[in-house]
Amino acid sequence: MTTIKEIARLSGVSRGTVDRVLNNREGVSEETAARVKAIAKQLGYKPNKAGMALAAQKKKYLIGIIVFSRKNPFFDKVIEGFTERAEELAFFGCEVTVKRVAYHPEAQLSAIEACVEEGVQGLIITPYNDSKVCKKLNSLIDNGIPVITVNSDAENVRRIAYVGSDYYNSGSAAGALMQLMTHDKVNIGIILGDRNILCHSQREAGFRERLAEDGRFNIVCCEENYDDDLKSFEIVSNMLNNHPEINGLYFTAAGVYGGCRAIQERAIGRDIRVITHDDVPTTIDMLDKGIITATICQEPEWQGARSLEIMFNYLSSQEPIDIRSYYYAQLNIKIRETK
Amino acid sequence: MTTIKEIARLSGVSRGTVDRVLNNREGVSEETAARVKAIAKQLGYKPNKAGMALAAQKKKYLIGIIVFSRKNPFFDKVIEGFTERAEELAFFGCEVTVKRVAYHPEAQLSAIEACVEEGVQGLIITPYNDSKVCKKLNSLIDNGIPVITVNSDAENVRRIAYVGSDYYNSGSAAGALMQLMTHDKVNIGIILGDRNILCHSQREAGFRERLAEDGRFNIVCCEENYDDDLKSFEIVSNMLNNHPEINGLYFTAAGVYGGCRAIQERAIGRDIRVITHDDVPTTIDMLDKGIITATICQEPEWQGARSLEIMFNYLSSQEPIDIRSYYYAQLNIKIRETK
DNA sequence: TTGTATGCGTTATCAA
DNA sequence: TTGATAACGCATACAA
Repeated sequence: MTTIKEIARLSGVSRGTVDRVLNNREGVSEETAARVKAIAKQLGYKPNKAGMALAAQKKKYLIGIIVFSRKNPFFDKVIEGFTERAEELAFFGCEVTVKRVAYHPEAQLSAIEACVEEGVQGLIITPYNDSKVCKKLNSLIDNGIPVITVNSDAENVRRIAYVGSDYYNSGSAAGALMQLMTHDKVNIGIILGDRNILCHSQREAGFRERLAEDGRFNIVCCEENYDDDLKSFEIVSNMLNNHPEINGLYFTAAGVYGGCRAIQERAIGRDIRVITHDDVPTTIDMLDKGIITATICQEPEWQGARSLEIMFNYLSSQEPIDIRSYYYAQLNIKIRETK
Repeated sequence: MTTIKEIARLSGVSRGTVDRVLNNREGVSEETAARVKAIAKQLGYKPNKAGMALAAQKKKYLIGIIVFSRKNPFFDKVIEGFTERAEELAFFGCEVTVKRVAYHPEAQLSAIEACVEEGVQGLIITPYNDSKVCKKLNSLIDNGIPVITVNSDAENVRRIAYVGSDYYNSGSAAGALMQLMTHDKVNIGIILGDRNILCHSQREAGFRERLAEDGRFNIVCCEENYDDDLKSFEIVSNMLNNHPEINGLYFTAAGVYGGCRAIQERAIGRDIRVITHDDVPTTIDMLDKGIITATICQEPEWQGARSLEIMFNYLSSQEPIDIRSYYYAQLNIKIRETK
């Protein structure tokens, strides 16, 4: 294994100089730098992570993450992936602070403020789509605190990257699945989360567009449940009562449990294909009970882990690294038998 | 952060002694050991990985993996996951040797022998189900070289763990998917890999059993392709010619590409549901072309990574750790829109 | 512009 | 049975 010491010996300079050259610090003559670089390259020098880690323990990078509260258990998994990766990065000097707040702009604003006061050097957030929040995020960015959006993106925020799923695609996949799992005429009800939330409407668009090409499908109604289970129960109950022809339901977002309870009670004996997203415990339960036909998952643990990884690399790399703007999660379809 | 140095200071002994106590080395008086242990526990001592890594670089653990050859690109992904994890573990002193051999007992036997000669301390293998191979593996185990089976298990081999998918379940999932994606009467053709390979026949059993409960399904034929694309082309061609009523095909194993080529050529205008396993490039291609309806994947990268991780933990842990006997991969369903 | 010295936490070796 | 010390590879403060 090639070490700095080795390179120093071969190029006839000290370890300090080699360090300066390899980490692009200043104060080295061009010729020395060139010689050292050449030798390092020739030997295929790779810095030893253990050594780096050990030396990096004095530094610390504090990274904050803000996602929505426990009322939405999807984020449990995001945080799980995040925390796991945080433990791995801990010995490179990575520290984290996790905030879970209500689905409300004010709550987010104060969480952001709290992160800043704790001194975070980078912020990962599932942003509430609100102009005050966006403005606040941009002001952080102006003050040198980079931002990564996770699971949900924000327009006009100059974040370095978005990590999450491609919502249009996932809606489209839901449509494709509905096609594969039905035959003849299908009458569909859509249960939206919130039309004002970009990702919910993107899923709806993907789903609709996919089915628009197919004459078998007729979308008979579309309602918002605002991610609330009680509201969802009510909406779906009404849908099923008012539209006895419905034999397909698509939930673009949360509130799945409430909706499924309505199906259990109001659709006895009816054969309805139900497609949802994610696999929170209540969804798994309804999959088990045969109420949900299939659910499309989006690697929540990966989203948490990957966003932290990107942020940490960004903060700890000396030279600018290239970062993509979008990191999309894989979509995994689950049915009762593969949950 | 609690360090050995800190514990040494507080318990009034040297770092060397603390190290001896915490790593269960001998040569420490009971009372000293007890005191040190108590203090370490009280402070919640966790060894620092960076420090361990740095000190562990002189040691080395050589771990071998033997899987099947490039003719089966599924194993590319297993090796990918394996290699990636190997890089992470490299700075804990983990070295690996990878062997890819033909689907043949003799080839496996000589690969095992080669590993032993290289001095591996642990072996990970996708075993060919053959008595000579099993005997050989057991003799390694008797000589203190632990074995983990990956992707495919071997009966009567005293391996410490199996990492792979639950084949009966995945066949059953394929059956469930076939149910969801069809209606009315369905006539099925099954393309097996090799009846003598346990996992292929397990998938078949899971699939059959699942559909047996459902009067809609009739399995009209079942042939072996021995994982060969040409043979597979021939079999499927004949199936489609001899059974114009077939409208569902299930591939339990490889040879998917050859079979799909036959579908392309011999089933023009017929509407056939095709369910396969894994997502090798040719399968993705056929998914794209609309020949394959859905494919059930089994986290090959995870299998490679996890098996190495278990083996490394086993080898490097001082005290015996508890290891489960079975580590099952998650099943992920993919359709064209989610590939 | 360059070199030297020191420390990060753990482990191993040698001396007591 | 214990203690002292060196070593792993890297980073950096300080000296030259």
